[in-house]
Amino acid sequence: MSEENTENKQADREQKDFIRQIIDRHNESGRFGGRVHTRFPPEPNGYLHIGHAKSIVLNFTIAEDYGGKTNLRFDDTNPTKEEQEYVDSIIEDVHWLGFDWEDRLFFASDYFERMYEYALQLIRQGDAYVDSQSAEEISRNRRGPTESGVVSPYRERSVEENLDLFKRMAAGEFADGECVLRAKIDMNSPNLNMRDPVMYRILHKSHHRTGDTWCIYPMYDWAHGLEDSIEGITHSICTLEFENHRPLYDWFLDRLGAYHPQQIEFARLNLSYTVMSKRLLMQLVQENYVDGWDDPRMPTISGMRRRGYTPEAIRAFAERVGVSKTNSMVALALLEHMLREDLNKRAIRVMVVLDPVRLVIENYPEGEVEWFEGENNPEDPEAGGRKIPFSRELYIEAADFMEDPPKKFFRLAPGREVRLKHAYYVTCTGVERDAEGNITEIRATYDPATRGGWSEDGRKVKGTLHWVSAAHAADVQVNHYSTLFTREDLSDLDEGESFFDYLNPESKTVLTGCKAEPWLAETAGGAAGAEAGGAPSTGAEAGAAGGAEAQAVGASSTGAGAGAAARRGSSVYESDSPANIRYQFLRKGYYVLDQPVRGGIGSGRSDDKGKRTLVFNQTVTLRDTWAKIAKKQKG
RNA sequence: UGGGACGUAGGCAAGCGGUAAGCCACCGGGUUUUGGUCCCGGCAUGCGCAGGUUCGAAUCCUGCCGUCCCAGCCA
Repeated sequence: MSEENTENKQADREQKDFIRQIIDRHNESGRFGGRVHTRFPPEPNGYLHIGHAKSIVLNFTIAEDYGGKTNLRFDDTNPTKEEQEYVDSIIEDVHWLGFDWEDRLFFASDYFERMYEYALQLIRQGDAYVDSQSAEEISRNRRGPTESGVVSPYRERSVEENLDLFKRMAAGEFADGECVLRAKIDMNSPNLNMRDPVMYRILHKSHHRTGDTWCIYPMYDWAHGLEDSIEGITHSICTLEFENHRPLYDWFLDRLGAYHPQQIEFARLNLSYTVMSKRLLMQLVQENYVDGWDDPRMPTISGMRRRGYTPEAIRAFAERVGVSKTNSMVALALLEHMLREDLNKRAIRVMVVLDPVRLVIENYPEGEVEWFEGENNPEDPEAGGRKIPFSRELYIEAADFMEDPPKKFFRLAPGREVRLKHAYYVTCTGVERDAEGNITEIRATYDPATRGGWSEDGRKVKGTLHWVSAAHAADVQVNHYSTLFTREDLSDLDEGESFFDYLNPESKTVLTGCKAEPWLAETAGGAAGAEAGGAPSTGAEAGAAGGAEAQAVGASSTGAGAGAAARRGSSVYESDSPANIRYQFLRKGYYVLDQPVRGGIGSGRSDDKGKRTLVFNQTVTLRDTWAKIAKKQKG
């Protein structure tokens, strides 16, 4: 390690989060012999979301920082809620985020036998008993915060009777709810969790891994510390609501005389305009408010992946928000900032006209086509370039033209000159209208001396527009998204209000008939075709749009530029697929080819002639200063 | 009215008795063939409130106030 690095480490020391400071203290005292071993312990009862990502990043990076290890462990102690589908998705998501647990994939259910033995030990020690009260009685007798609890009439059963009863519970001699195993702690504790918590309940339900081997299942408080202990975890990091459970965590391990990790609690992530509760996300999916767990509007890892988020952006975000014990809500804007920061470096720039209007260059020869070179990424010269066809009839963005422009609008308007990116300066000469007076096309002339998009006479233009040659354009579908909810803070709803009162009816907008430069259809179409497996070759599409010439040139430049870019664009954590290329639609935003879990990449939607249309998802918009100015001018 | 925790800028968050880091947002300006990126500057006489200790307090003490969590055979 260089001296500079050492100094940086020293400097960083001051900035460490409170968890790392605790670990430092442990390392100084030698409590865990300098060892650091964390775990990420999801319950497989739903898909992972951005809040889990914070925890995943925390646990794995802490281990990395200290040269330790992290286990992936499924806390599958409740067969009524857990399913294999969720374990599969969780494994995929943690991997996608870029973390590796090597051979340390564990399941709480693998420890059921040992937990059972430990329970026997507690019973023998007189620290646990079988309670035959009903669930309702147990709950009632626990009483509330202001009064002490009432002890169970079964609390003083003999060790022998408890042993017998518990074994018969496990043997299936009782029906669900007939009795439970409880820890004998303190019915007068001000901490309700210590009032003889339930350790085992009877559940005659098949488990996704252990099948029908067990009909008693351990409760969280009993199981979790044992799982950590068995795996030799040093720091068991969890969220704030478990703070009240720590005395229990400690009590069990102390009574058992078992290896004892340190539980540490931190504040979970809350994000503005979104909701993180599994219950609600589940409801959104099941009641079809969204198109599944991987709907690009969902805060799930799979949804964000489909939306075009990169693992790097999510990880950078998780590290940037910090770790503390303060309940807080992070601005969505910060997530989007980290996203743009990453995407700006890697996205391939292409021109796509989302809301097209025809632009006719009156003095440009009919039938002539010029091919301009476009850089794929100004942030990365190695990304190469591509050829873009230019002709007499183009499409430009409808919003880039105004007949009666306000102040500070420096795009196209009658008599105004602007630059067409990579091509020429053009001056607007007028518009054509239909019978209703709607503009059907914009007319302009170009200056042949500005070839390439700049002028030797030093003349400046204020606006630069993106465009697509009409004859070469490929039709694509583009999905725009905004927040699922219209309310910033969903945690402070008033009595009688529901999350659904704040569902955003405009969270998804489908744009059809968008016009893309042929190169995009060529590369993305190829990716979609390849990934979809057996889908019709996209060559036909490109050919239909741009003709043989476009196809040939597009293909050759693909080999040079896009291939290399694609390799960089896909992170080391992703498959090296061209379908993972992130695009920047110039002046608009970042986009990615739609890749639903089911249905094939690019969605492969067909029109009535059976031609496939590529579908892109908007990941995030570019910062739009003009929109801000325009808004200010209006109001 | 019990217990556990937390209050530093609009949002996060450092700070650990020596005179308020950083990031986002926002506001100015510069560069620019993306109104993007990038660069420069501004943004807490103040740390929930009130007392106290001290030469000196966001940091220590006392008392208030506010917010969150806990009464599942969920995790």
